[in-house]
Amino acid sequence: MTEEQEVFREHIQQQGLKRTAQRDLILDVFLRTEGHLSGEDLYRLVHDEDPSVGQTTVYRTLRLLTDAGLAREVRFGDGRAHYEHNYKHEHHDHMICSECGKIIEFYSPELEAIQDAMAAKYKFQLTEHLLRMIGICSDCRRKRAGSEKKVAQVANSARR
Amino acid sequence: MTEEQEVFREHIQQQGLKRTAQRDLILDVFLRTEGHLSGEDLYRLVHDEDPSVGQTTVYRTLRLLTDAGLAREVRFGDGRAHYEHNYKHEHHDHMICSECGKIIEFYSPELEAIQDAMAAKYKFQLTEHLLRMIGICSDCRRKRAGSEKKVAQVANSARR
DNA sequence: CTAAATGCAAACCATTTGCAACGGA
DNA sequence: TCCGTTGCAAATGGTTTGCATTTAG
Repeated sequence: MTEEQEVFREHIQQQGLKRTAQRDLILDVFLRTEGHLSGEDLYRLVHDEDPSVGQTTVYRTLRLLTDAGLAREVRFGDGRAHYEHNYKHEHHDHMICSECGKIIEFYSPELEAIQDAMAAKYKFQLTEHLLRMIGICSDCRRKRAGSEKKVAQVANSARR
Repeated sequence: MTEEQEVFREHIQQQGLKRTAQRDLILDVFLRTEGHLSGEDLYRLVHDEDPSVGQTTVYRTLRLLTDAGLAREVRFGDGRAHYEHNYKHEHHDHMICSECGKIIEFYSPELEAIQDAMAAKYKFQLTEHLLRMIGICSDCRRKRAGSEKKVAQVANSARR
Protein backbone atom coordinates (compact mmCIF):
# COMPACT_ATOMS: atom_id res chain seq x y z
CA MET A 1 0.00 0.00 0.00
CA THR A 2 1.38 3.36 -0.97
CA GLU A 3 1.54 6.27 1.42
CA GLU A 4 -1.13 8.03 -0.58
CA GLN A 5 -3.53 5.15 -0.22
CA GLU A 6 -2.86 5.16 3.48
CA VAL A 7 -3.61 8.87 3.69
CA PHE A 8 -6.79 8.33 1.73
CA ARG A 9 -8.10 5.49 3.88
CA GLU A 10 -7.24 7.35 7.02
CA HIS A 11 -9.11 10.43 5.79
CA ILE A 12 -12.10 8.27 4.94
CA GLN A 13 -12.16 6.71 8.37
CA GLN A 14 -11.69 9.97 10.20
CA GLN A 15 -14.60 11.50 8.34
CA GLY A 16 -16.85 8.50 8.86
CA LEU A 17 -16.99 7.84 5.13
CA LYS A 18 -16.86 4.55 3.32
CA ARG A 19 -14.28 2.85 1.24
CA THR A 20 -15.63 1.69 -2.10
CA ALA A 21 -14.26 -0.03 -5.18
CA GLN A 22 -14.96 3.09 -7.26
CA ARG A 23 -13.00 5.35 -4.97
CA ASP A 24 -10.08 2.95 -4.90
CA LEU A 25 -10.02 2.79 -8.67
CA ILE A 26 -10.28 6.55 -9.11
CA LEU A 27 -7.46 7.17 -6.65
CA ASP A 28 -5.40 4.52 -8.38
CA VAL A 29 -5.83 6.04 -11.83
CA PHE A 30 -5.19 9.52 -10.48
CA LEU A 31 -1.95 8.45 -8.83
CA ARG A 32 -0.75 6.66 -11.95
CA THR A 33 -1.26 9.75 -14.09
CA GLU A 34 1.12 12.67 -13.98
CA GLY A 35 0.25 16.15 -15.14
CA HIS A 36 -2.85 18.28 -14.73
CA LEU A 37 -5.98 16.24 -15.24
CA SER A 38 -9.35 17.84 -15.58
CA GLY A 39 -12.37 16.13 -14.08
CA GLU A 40 -13.34 14.98 -17.50
CA ASP A 41 -9.86 13.67 -18.29
CA LEU A 42 -9.90 11.55 -15.18
CA TYR A 43 -13.41 10.37 -15.89
CA ARG A 44 -12.37 9.20 -19.33
CA LEU A 45 -9.37 7.31 -17.98
CA VAL A 46 -11.40 5.69 -15.23
CA HIS A 47 -14.19 4.90 -17.61
CA ASP A 48 -11.72 3.09 -19.88
CA GLU A 49 -10.88 0.73 -17.06
CA ASP A 50 -14.37 0.38 -15.69
CA PRO A 51 -17.22 1.78 -17.81
CA SER A 52 -19.68 1.29 -14.99
CA VAL A 53 -18.24 4.20 -13.01
CA GLY A 54 -20.22 7.40 -13.51
CA GLN A 55 -18.67 10.80 -13.94
CA THR A 56 -20.55 12.07 -10.93
CA THR A 57 -18.54 9.72 -8.78
CA VAL A 58 -15.30 10.88 -10.34
CA TYR A 59 -16.08 14.51 -9.63
CA ARG A 60 -17.14 13.71 -6.11
CA THR A 61 -14.03 11.66 -5.47
CA LEU A 62 -11.84 14.41 -6.85
CA ARG A 63 -13.17 16.71 -4.19
CA LEU A 64 -12.54 14.01 -1.63
CA LEU A 65 -8.94 13.70 -2.79
CA THR A 66 -8.55 17.44 -2.51
CA ASP A 67 -9.95 17.42 1.00
CA ALA A 68 -7.61 14.62 1.93
CA GLY A 69 -4.67 16.68 0.71
CA LEU A 70 -3.79 14.27 -2.08
CA ALA A 71 -4.85 16.51 -4.95
CA ARG A 72 -4.59 20.20 -5.60
CA GLU A 73 -7.09 22.03 -7.72
CA VAL A 74 -5.59 24.35 -10.32
CA ARG A 75 -7.54 26.57 -12.63
CA PHE A 76 -5.84 27.78 -15.76
CA GLY A 77 -8.66 30.02 -16.83
CA ASP A 78 -10.17 27.82 -19.51
CA GLY A 79 -13.27 27.28 -17.44
CA ARG A 80 -12.46 23.81 -16.24
CA ALA A 81 -10.72 22.69 -13.08
CA HIS A 82 -7.52 20.69 -13.25
CA TYR A 83 -5.99 18.56 -10.55
CA GLU A 84 -2.41 17.70 -9.82
CA HIS A 85 -0.72 15.51 -7.24
CA ASN A 86 -0.35 17.31 -3.95
CA TYR A 87 0.97 14.76 -1.51
CA LYS A 88 4.58 15.49 -0.62
CA HIS A 89 4.87 17.51 -3.78
CA GLU A 90 6.65 20.83 -3.65
CA HIS A 91 4.45 23.80 -4.24
CA HIS A 92 5.10 25.23 -7.67
CA ASP A 93 3.69 27.70 -10.16
CA HIS A 94 2.95 27.45 -13.87
CA MET A 95 3.91 29.04 -17.13
CA ILE A 96 1.37 28.29 -19.82
CA CYS A 97 2.14 28.57 -23.50
CA SER A 98 -0.77 30.23 -25.24
CA GLU A 99 0.39 28.76 -28.54
CA CYS A 100 0.75 25.06 -27.81
CA GLY A 101 -0.71 24.77 -24.33
CA LYS A 102 2.48 23.40 -22.82
CA ILE A 103 2.81 23.88 -19.09
CA ILE A 104 6.13 24.58 -17.43
CA GLU A 105 6.27 24.07 -13.70
CA PHE A 106 8.70 26.09 -11.69
CA TYR A 107 9.43 27.07 -8.14
CA SER A 108 10.97 30.26 -6.85
CA PRO A 109 11.61 30.71 -3.14
CA GLU A 110 12.10 34.44 -3.72
CA LEU A 111 8.62 34.64 -5.18
CA GLU A 112 7.19 32.87 -2.16
CA ALA A 113 9.07 35.10 0.23
CA ILE A 114 7.80 38.26 -1.41
CA GLN A 115 4.26 37.00 -1.40
CA ASP A 116 4.53 36.26 2.30
CA ALA A 117 5.88 39.75 2.83
CA MET A 118 3.03 41.33 0.86
CA ALA A 119 0.50 39.29 2.81
CA ALA A 120 2.04 40.40 6.07
CA LYS A 121 1.95 44.00 4.93
CA TYR A 122 -1.83 43.77 4.52
CA LYS A 123 -2.27 41.55 7.59
CA PHE A 124 -3.63 38.93 5.27
CA GLN A 125 -3.41 35.32 6.40
CA LEU A 126 -2.36 33.40 3.35
CA THR A 127 -4.03 30.06 2.76
CA GLU A 128 -3.09 29.33 -0.79
CA HIS A 129 -1.98 31.08 -3.89
CA LEU A 130 -1.94 30.64 -7.61
CA LEU A 131 0.42 32.24 -10.07
CA ARG A 132 -0.27 31.80 -13.73
CA MET A 133 2.19 33.18 -16.25
CA ILE A 134 0.90 33.18 -19.80
CA GLY A 135 3.14 33.64 -22.79
CA ILE A 136 4.96 31.83 -25.56
CA CYS A 137 7.36 29.01 -24.87
CA SER A 138 10.81 28.80 -26.43
CA ASP A 139 9.73 26.11 -28.91
CA CYS A 140 6.86 28.15 -30.24
CA ARG A 141 9.01 31.26 -30.42
CA ARG A 142 11.49 29.38 -32.55
CA LYS A 143 8.79 28.07 -34.88
CA ARG A 144 7.28 31.50 -35.15
CA ALA A 145 10.61 33.06 -36.08
CA GLY A 146 10.41 31.10 -39.32
CA SER A 147 7.05 32.33 -40.54
CA GLU A 148 7.00 36.06 -39.90
CA LYS A 149 3.44 36.57 -41.04
CA LYS A 150 1.56 38.37 -38.36
CA VAL A 151 4.35 38.84 -35.92
CA ALA A 152 4.07 42.60 -35.66
CA GLN A 153 0.34 42.42 -35.15
CA VAL A 154 0.57 39.74 -32.51
CA ALA A 155 3.34 41.52 -30.66
CA ASN A 156 1.26 44.64 -30.71
CA SER A 157 -1.72 42.95 -29.10
CA ALA A 158 0.42 41.44 -26.37
CA ARG A 159 -0.42 43.02 -23.06
CA ARG A 160 0.79 42.71 -19.56
CA MET B 1 -14.75 62.90 -24.68
CA THR B 2 -12.60 60.86 -22.33
CA GLU B 3 -9.36 59.27 -23.39
CA GLU B 4 -10.95 55.88 -23.02
CA GLN B 5 -13.71 56.74 -25.42
CA GLU B 6 -11.13 57.97 -27.84
CA VAL B 7 -9.21 54.73 -27.58
CA PHE B 8 -12.42 52.80 -28.12
CA ARG B 9 -13.48 54.71 -31.22
CA GLU B 10 -10.02 54.49 -32.66
CA HIS B 11 -9.95 50.75 -32.10
CA ILE B 12 -13.33 50.42 -33.77
CA GLN B 13 -12.24 52.39 -36.79
CA GLN B 14 -8.96 50.57 -37.12
CA GLN B 15 -10.73 47.25 -37.11
CA GLY B 16 -13.40 48.31 -39.55
CA LEU B 17 -16.10 47.88 -36.93
CA LYS B 18 -19.08 50.06 -36.27
CA ARG B 19 -19.94 52.44 -33.53
CA THR B 20 -23.36 51.76 -32.05
CA ALA B 21 -25.50 53.18 -29.30
CA GLN B 22 -25.29 49.91 -27.41
CA ARG B 23 -21.51 49.86 -27.44
CA ASP B 24 -21.34 53.46 -26.31
CA LEU B 25 -23.67 52.74 -23.43
CA ILE B 26 -21.87 49.61 -22.37
CA LEU B 27 -18.51 51.37 -22.41
CA ASP B 28 -20.01 54.22 -20.46
CA VAL B 29 -21.42 52.01 -17.74
CA PHE B 30 -18.21 50.04 -17.57
CA LEU B 31 -16.12 53.18 -17.14
CA ARG B 32 -18.41 54.53 -14.45
CA THR B 33 -18.15 51.36 -12.40
CA GLU B 34 -15.09 50.55 -10.38
CA GLY B 35 -14.22 47.10 -9.18
CA HIS B 36 -14.33 43.72 -10.84
CA LEU B 37 -17.50 43.29 -12.81
CA SER B 38 -18.55 39.97 -14.18
CA GLY B 39 -20.24 39.83 -17.54
CA GLU B 40 -23.51 39.36 -15.79
CA ASP B 41 -22.93 42.26 -13.42
CA LEU B 42 -22.34 44.58 -16.31
CA TYR B 43 -25.33 43.24 -18.17
CA ARG B 44 -27.54 43.96 -15.17
CA LEU B 45 -26.26 47.51 -14.87
CA VAL B 46 -26.64 48.18 -18.56
CA HIS B 47 -30.03 46.56 -18.60
CA ASP B 48 -31.17 48.91 -15.83
CA GLU B 49 -30.42 51.88 -18.04
CA ASP B 50 -31.67 50.38 -21.27
CA PRO B 51 -33.64 47.13 -21.02
CA SER B 52 -33.54 46.67 -24.77
CA VAL B 53 -29.84 45.76 -24.73
CA GLY B 54 -29.32 42.01 -24.77
CA GLN B 55 -26.71 40.22 -22.73
CA THR B 56 -25.14 38.82 -25.86
CA THR B 57 -24.17 42.33 -26.83
CA VAL B 58 -22.71 42.98 -23.42
CA TYR B 59 -20.55 39.88 -23.57
CA ARG B 60 -19.44 40.68 -27.09
CA THR B 61 -18.62 44.28 -26.19
CA LEU B 62 -16.66 43.14 -23.17
CA ARG B 63 -14.41 41.19 -25.45
CA LEU B 64 -14.12 44.23 -27.67
CA LEU B 65 -13.09 46.34 -24.69
CA THR B 66 -10.50 43.76 -23.79
CA ASP B 67 -9.15 43.76 -27.33
CA ALA B 68 -9.00 47.53 -27.29
CA GLY B 69 -6.94 47.41 -24.10
CA LEU B 70 -9.59 49.12 -22.01
CA ALA B 71 -10.55 46.12 -19.95
CA ARG B 72 -8.61 43.29 -18.42
CA GLU B 73 -10.13 39.89 -17.87
CA VAL B 74 -9.50 38.39 -14.46
CA ARG B 75 -10.63 34.99 -13.34
CA PHE B 76 -10.89 34.35 -9.66
CA GLY B 77 -11.71 30.70 -10.01
CA ASP B 78 -15.42 30.85 -9.38
CA GLY B 79 -16.14 29.92 -12.96
CA ARG B 80 -17.07 33.37 -14.16
CA ALA B 81 -14.90 35.98 -15.79
CA HIS B 82 -14.48 39.40 -14.20
CA TYR B 83 -13.31 42.57 -15.87
CA GLU B 84 -11.47 45.54 -14.49
CA HIS B 85 -10.29 48.82 -15.95
CA ASN B 86 -7.07 48.41 -17.83
CA TYR B 87 -6.40 51.73 -19.51
CA LYS B 88 -3.53 53.56 -17.85
CA HIS B 89 -4.10 51.47 -14.78
CA GLU B 90 -1.07 50.00 -13.11
CA HIS B 91 -0.86 46.28 -13.34
CA HIS B 92 -1.69 44.77 -9.98
CA ASP B 93 -2.42 41.46 -8.32
CA HIS B 94 -5.15 40.34 -5.95
CA MET B 95 -5.60 38.96 -2.50
CA ILE B 96 -9.00 37.37 -2.07
CA CYS B 97 -10.57 36.79 1.30
CA SER B 98 -12.16 33.36 1.32
CA GLU B 99 -14.35 34.41 4.23
CA CYS B 100 -15.99 37.62 3.01
CA GLY B 101 -14.91 37.77 -0.63
CA LYS B 102 -13.14 41.07 -0.22
CA ILE B 103 -10.48 41.75 -2.83
CA ILE B 104 -7.29 43.62 -1.98
CA GLU B 105 -5.34 44.97 -4.91
CA PHE B 106 -1.62 45.38 -4.56
CA TYR B 107 1.46 45.89 -6.65
CA SER B 108 4.95 44.71 -6.02
CA PRO B 109 7.75 45.61 -8.41
CA GLU B 110 9.93 42.93 -6.82
CA LEU B 111 7.32 40.35 -7.67
CA GLU B 112 7.24 41.52 -11.26
CA ALA B 113 11.01 41.51 -11.51
CA ILE B 114 11.29 37.96 -10.24
CA GLN B 115 8.63 36.79 -12.63
CA ASP B 116 10.50 38.36 -15.51
CA ALA B 117 13.65 36.66 -14.33
CA MET B 118 11.92 33.28 -14.10
CA ALA B 119 10.47 33.72 -17.58
CA ALA B 120 13.90 34.60 -18.96
CA LYS B 121 15.36 31.53 -17.30
CA TYR B 122 12.95 29.32 -19.24
CA LYS B 123 13.18 31.43 -22.41
CA PHE B 124 9.49 32.07 -22.00
CA GLN B 125 8.11 35.23 -23.59
CA LEU B 126 5.70 36.64 -21.04
CA THR B 127 2.45 38.04 -22.34
CA GLU B 128 0.44 38.34 -19.19
CA HIS B 129 0.26 36.94 -15.72
CA LEU B 130 -2.19 36.47 -12.93
CA LEU B 131 -1.40 36.10 -9.27
CA ARG B 132 -4.18 35.18 -6.93
CA MET B 133 -3.52 34.99 -3.23
CA ILE B 134 -6.29 33.40 -1.24
CA GLY B 135 -6.56 33.72 2.51
CA ILE B 136 -8.29 35.54 5.30
CA CYS B 137 -8.30 39.30 5.54
CA SER B 138 -7.51 41.22 8.69
CA ASP B 139 -11.16 42.05 9.36
CA CYS B 140 -12.26 38.45 9.20
CA ARG B 141 -9.32 37.34 11.31
CA ARG B 142 -10.36 39.78 13.97
CA LYS B 143 -13.97 38.62 13.90
CA ARG B 144 -12.86 35.05 13.99
CA ALA B 145 -10.66 35.69 17.01
CA GLY B 146 -13.83 36.26 19.01
CA SER B 147 -15.55 32.97 18.29
CA GLU B 148 -12.86 30.33 18.63
CA LYS B 149 -15.03 27.48 17.49
CA LYS B 150 -13.29 25.65 14.72
CA VAL B 151 -10.09 27.61 14.65
CA ALA B 152 -7.80 24.66 15.10
CA GLN B 153 -9.59 22.65 12.45
CA VAL B 154 -9.53 25.44 9.90
CA ALA B 155 -5.90 26.23 10.54
CA ASN B 156 -5.10 22.58 10.13
CA SER B 157 -6.80 22.33 6.75
CA ALA B 158 -5.01 25.40 5.44
CA ARG B 159 -2.59 24.38 2.76
CA ARG B 160 0.00 26.20 0.72
C1' DC C 1 -25.78 48.87 -50.58
C1' DT C 2 -23.42 45.59 -47.72
C1' DA C 3 -20.87 43.94 -44.08
C1' DA C 4 -21.21 44.42 -39.22
C1' DA C 5 -24.14 44.35 -35.19
C1' DT C 6 -28.13 43.11 -32.57
C1' DG C 7 -31.33 40.22 -29.74
C1' DC C 8 -33.66 36.27 -29.12
C1' DA C 9 -33.73 31.50 -28.24
C1' DA C 10 -31.31 27.54 -28.32
C1' DA C 11 -26.92 25.39 -27.67
C1' DC C 12 -22.74 24.59 -24.94
C1' DC C 13 -20.21 22.33 -21.55
C1' DA C 14 -18.11 21.43 -17.25
C1' DT C 15 -20.01 20.51 -13.10
C1' DT C 16 -23.76 19.64 -9.68
C1' DT C 17 -28.00 17.86 -7.85
C1' DG C 18 -32.33 15.02 -6.99
C1' DC C 19 -33.45 10.65 -6.24
C1' DA C 20 -34.21 5.74 -6.03
C1' DA C 21 -31.41 1.74 -5.68
C1' DC C 22 -27.28 -0.14 -3.64
C1' DG C 23 -23.76 -1.49 -0.35
C1' DG C 24 -20.12 -0.83 3.46
C1' DA C 25 -19.53 -0.67 8.55
C1' DT D 1 -29.85 -2.00 9.96
C1' DC D 2 -28.40 2.59 8.86
C1' DC D 3 -26.46 6.04 6.62
C1' DG D 4 -23.09 6.97 3.10
C1' DT D 5 -22.56 6.10 -1.94
C1' DT D 6 -23.65 5.38 -6.62
C1' DG D 7 -25.30 6.33 -11.38
C1' DC D 8 -28.60 8.05 -14.06
C1' DA D 9 -30.96 11.85 -15.91
C1' DA D 10 -32.07 16.36 -15.37
C1' DA D 11 -30.72 20.81 -13.80
C1' DT D 12 -27.41 24.61 -13.40
C1' DG D 13 -25.27 28.77 -14.79
C1' DG D 14 -22.18 31.57 -17.14
C1' DT D 15 -21.13 32.18 -21.75
C1' DT D 16 -21.53 31.40 -26.82
C1' DT D 17 -23.75 30.52 -31.23
C1' DG D 18 -27.24 30.35 -35.12
C1' DC D 19 -30.02 33.13 -37.48
C1' DA D 20 -33.18 36.44 -39.17
C1' DT D 21 -33.48 41.37 -38.71
C1' DT D 22 -31.61 45.90 -38.17
C1' DT D 23 -28.25 49.49 -38.89
C1' DA D 24 -23.85 52.14 -39.46
C1' DG D 25 -20.66 53.67 -42.84
